[in-house]
Amino acid sequence: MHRRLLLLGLLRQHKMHGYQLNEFIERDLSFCAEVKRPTAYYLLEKLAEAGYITEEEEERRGGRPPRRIYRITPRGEAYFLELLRENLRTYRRVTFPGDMGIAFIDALPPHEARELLEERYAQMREMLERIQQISGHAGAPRLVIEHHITHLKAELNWLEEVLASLAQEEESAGEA
Amino acid sequence: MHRRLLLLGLLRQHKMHGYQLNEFIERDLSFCAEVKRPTAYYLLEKLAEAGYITEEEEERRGGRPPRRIYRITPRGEAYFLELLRENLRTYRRVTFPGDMGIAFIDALPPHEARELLEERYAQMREMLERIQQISGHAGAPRLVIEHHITHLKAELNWLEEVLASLAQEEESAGEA
DNA sequence: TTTTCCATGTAACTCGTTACATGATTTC
DNA sequence: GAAATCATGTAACGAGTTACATGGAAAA
Repeated sequence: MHRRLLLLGLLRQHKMHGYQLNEFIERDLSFCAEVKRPTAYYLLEKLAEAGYITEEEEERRGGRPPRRIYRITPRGEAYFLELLRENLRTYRRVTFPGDMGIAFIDALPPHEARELLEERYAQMREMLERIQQISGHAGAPRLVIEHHITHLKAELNWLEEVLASLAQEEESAGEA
Repeated sequence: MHRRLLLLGLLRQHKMHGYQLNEFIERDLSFCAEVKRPTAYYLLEKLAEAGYITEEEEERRGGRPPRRIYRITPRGEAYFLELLRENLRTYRRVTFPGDMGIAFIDALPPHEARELLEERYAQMREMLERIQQISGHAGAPRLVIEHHITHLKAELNWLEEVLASLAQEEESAGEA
């Protein structure tokens, strides 16, 4: 449902065609939204069938496929608000696939585990920097960026503690 | 892949049948792992086909279906380590469906948005408390619990800021 | 001249979930 | 006597992704 919410929310701001919509999502929202192109086209079709948006063909010069311009309808606006309320109201639990590795971390010698997690750590830092750079960027909603920054900082903190405890294990193993 | 990692990781510790495996996951790991029963059965079948685990039927008194006891094989052990290394090494980005609502929060009057988010906030607190209570619990891996606690606290902090900024908007709207 | 951009769409597939089905045994 | 427990399995569905297909126009 959050993908529909996204599409409706964007169409509420401007009429757009699918390609445009997808470009915007990829360029400006890829850090927080996952909607692949075929999915977007598919959902637009569904939303149009349901009467939440209208589809208007705009002929293009050259043999190009005509653009299909989508606009939100009053019913779509109502639906958008419904989805929005539902989304704001409910907390959806996150699961971290990366936790499975942590759960079985003892299966590896501490120094190897540390090396591997160090790689993960570097990727997380990179991600944090990339997100911090979006900050000025128009289009990307400020609160969401801040959310991701908060989140990533917490993740980094936690991983640092894990790494520290691994380092300690290594030490005490070295003594023995 | 992280589901396979989980199953192999558990079978590495004890031989088990599917029902037992599923019970353990639901009871002790539901806070961090999502594997539904049919999925578990399905994956066990696949892992057995691939030779990573062996299947042994144990007849049961009464008309009950025989238990299928699974044990990890040496190849399975190697595969487990492969998956484990891969899992530890790579950071997988998280997306929050709840961010979509935040992105369009201005579509609602601040007081309504605040009320809705207040509900979300309550659910998050509940979740945090539930996880803090697992802490003593055997079976659930300590680091993963701590991860979730860290995560949830960061989420709560961030939401508190959002709520505060909404409260401010309400105030300045009240003045006008 | 080759690559990239525009703009759509479809088909096949993966992964996972829900819902349904079975059947004896123990517990309330 | 009804309900929960044990223990499996299958079928249908849903959501989303990847990969494939088209075809001219503009840019390199």
